[in-house]
Amino acid sequence: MPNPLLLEEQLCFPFYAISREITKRYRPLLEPLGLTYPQYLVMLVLWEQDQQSLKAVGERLHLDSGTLTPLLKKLEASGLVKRVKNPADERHIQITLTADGQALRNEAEQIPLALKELLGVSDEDMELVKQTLNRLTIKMNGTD
Amino acid sequence: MPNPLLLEEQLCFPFYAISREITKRYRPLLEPLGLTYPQYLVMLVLWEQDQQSLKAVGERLHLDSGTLTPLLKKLEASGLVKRVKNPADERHIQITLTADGQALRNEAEQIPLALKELLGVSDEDMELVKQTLNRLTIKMNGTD
DNA sequence: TACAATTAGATTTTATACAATCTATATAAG
DNA sequence: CTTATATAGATTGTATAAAATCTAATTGTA
Repeated sequence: MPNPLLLEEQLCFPFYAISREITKRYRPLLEPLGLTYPQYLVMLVLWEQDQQSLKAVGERLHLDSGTLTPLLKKLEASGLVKRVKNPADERHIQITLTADGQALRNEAEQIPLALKELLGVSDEDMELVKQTLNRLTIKMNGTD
Repeated sequence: MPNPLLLEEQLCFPFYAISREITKRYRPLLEPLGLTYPQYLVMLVLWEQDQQSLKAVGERLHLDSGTLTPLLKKLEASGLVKRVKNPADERHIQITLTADGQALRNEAEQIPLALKELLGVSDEDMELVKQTLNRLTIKMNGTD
């Protein structure tokens, strides 16, 4: 058994490094839209389904209110979303897309393809990685 | 072609989510050592090879001085490393392990196994993921 | 030797992450 | 109806990330 503390032996490190690398490559694509990467993820969730509670968005992205509250306020300040209390249960905040937020979707539509080019990863590799990660996610969630 | 903006279609998201999930699972293991996850990575690099410049550590972890300087100062405040200027070239800072820093290695040695248990991922999956990610990293670096 | 260009770190600024705590609201039990 | 409990967000504090800028030190070159 080789030294278990070697950086290259750690499962963790590639995820950490690649995740930051991907975020970095998104930056120039997202900057013209005025979005950061986590903000883009929130918009993806809202473009799929408008009018969701903060909690619902957080569950989708595995982010808590401490992260989402300031992030959503920034999106609100950018005029992309509105935050309104649900009259039925005032503890819930409904996040809604503004007209600008909805319109931004058209510009965003080119991002996935542009990123794929930037990463230079083939469709087969993309598929392999996706499947491997899904498999891992399922395994990991099983031990929650 | 399905909607390219679906969260589940993005290659990026699993990396982002799993990376944070792994960091979260490290936390209870690293807390007894008084380390955060990025601090642990720095220590791994130094345990492999003591006495490195900030730049060398940064290259290994893909982190720049803006991230490493405060992080190393924290490790220095914890008494695990020393930061001394290289007399040969005063622009270089040598990062050196203290006796405490070296001693901590013994306690850290159990971490990788403990994490593997926590993640509940089989050796085969671990190997598959590692290979897939290495493959992806190589491809991605090719387009730098 | 001057002096422009590099280089290594530090600093500043902006933006996450997330644990811990707080607040307001809603719900359930008696 | 009231109190205990639970829940959704907000807030606070600590710790990364990374771009942009700054400073000090070094190096190449005329």
